[in-house]
Amino acid sequence: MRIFDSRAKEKVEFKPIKDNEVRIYVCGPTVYDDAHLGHARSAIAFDILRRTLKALGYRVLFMKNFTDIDDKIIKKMQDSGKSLKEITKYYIQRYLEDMDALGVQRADIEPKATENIDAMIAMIEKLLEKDCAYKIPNGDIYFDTSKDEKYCSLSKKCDEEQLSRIEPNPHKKNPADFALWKACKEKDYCFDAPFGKGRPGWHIECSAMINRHLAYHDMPYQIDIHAGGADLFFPHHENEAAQTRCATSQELAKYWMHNGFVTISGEKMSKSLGNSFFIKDALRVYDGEVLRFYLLSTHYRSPLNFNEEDLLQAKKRLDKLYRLKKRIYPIQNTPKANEFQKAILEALSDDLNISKALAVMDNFIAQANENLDQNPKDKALKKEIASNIASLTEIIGIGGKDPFSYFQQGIDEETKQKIEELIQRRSEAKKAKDFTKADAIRQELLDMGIALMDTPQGTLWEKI
RNA sequence: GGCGCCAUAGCCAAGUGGCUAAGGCAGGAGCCUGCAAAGCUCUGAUCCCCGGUUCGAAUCCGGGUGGCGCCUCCA
Repeated sequence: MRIFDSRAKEKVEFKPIKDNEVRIYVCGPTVYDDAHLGHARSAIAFDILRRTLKALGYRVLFMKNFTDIDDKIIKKMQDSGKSLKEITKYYIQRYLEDMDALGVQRADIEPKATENIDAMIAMIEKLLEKDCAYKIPNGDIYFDTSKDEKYCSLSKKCDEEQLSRIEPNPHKKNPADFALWKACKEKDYCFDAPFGKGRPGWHIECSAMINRHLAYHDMPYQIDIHAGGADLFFPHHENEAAQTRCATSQELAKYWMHNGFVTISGEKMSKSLGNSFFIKDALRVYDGEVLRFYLLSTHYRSPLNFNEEDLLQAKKRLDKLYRLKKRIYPIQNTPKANEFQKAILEALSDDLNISKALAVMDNFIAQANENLDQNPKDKALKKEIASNIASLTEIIGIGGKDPFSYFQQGIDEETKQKIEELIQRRSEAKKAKDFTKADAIRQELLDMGIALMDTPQGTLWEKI
């Protein structure tokens, strides 16, 4: 496995810290609003990383956090009159629903910031003790970046001119210093701590939770891979790395991975630009797996410009997989470590080269269709095809649904019955060689958005 | 202003020093079909521009042009 390490800025050979085990931490969402397509893309990208590593034989421990205490949540709390817990519980639930719909596997560990305040306090105390942090007059506690010799070794983005753009604070010792703890203010949401009532800054949670739930404590690195959106590279990840280094004398992660953005009309999707596209809204129109497939079909580090036409193109490609699955119905099988799986894994082993993997898939589909044309009743062949589809489901998370319902998404029972009836009538007309009538019925269905296909298995239909 | 990324056929998208530049969508031709659909086969680009390095570059270097991102909450 080769991955692009953001710190090295190049592809490097992946070697786990210990044996065959891989520990991965992905920065999860701040739960003050519904998740948008950017969250979806990040989640899917690292879901495939996880699945690939598993398929390659690694034991993977995967952790993704929920930031459930933060300025924006507090603002929402103040504006809505709801409790912090009510708000965060609601959005965590909705996030998980979205991820399920997108076929993103649940993390092994899903810690919440508010349930790990003690770990953060312990780490801050350690930093104070080591003189890597200091308190300013209003009670805030800052991390002293000058105490970390390796500050900026991750992002390499910290020359003085850049740091001069950071909002000046006369109490900070260095421009890049950042808040570990924010002293309690009026109408705030606070926790008790030995160094004063307050709440954690944003960066400390990841370091503290990794240290508690996921880290090796007897190795130079705490975890294997730390991943997240490209916007987190600096300052978030730089700061996390610095804290952990100072508090534990270990490096936080051996490898760092960052995914590219989803853009809309070429611009980054973000709340402040008002161009976010919520996953929930997309799911009202498109099947979750279609959305997943679309978002995963561009390499994870490239920007992906969201576009409905491209999404529909992607759907047509996925349709072909499900049509093949229809042809072998109802035969199923489990994944096999055959040439096909090997080729998929080989593609993904090159920094998740999904395009190459999908090209392997397309070739397989074409070959399988041809073989089925020649040997429509070959059960061993069908078993083999089923096994390959199962590999795709396991590694890429596609093709796992029932192929008939995949093509009938969003059609209610009543309509289904009507369709079946019309198909029946058309069959009778065909039998009577009344092709005019048969074609009229087919046209009627087409006007309803239903395409028919006469196959050896009978007349099948798909929603267009 | 600093740092960084990107530019490949109508569209999406791999490839990053060397046989005929993957794959998908759309288009065209054919096979199949009562006709279709689906499926299968065939079919398209010298890689933003200029200069350089090299026996050889889409691929490396320099300079342009265009687009984007980070440096502020952000996947």
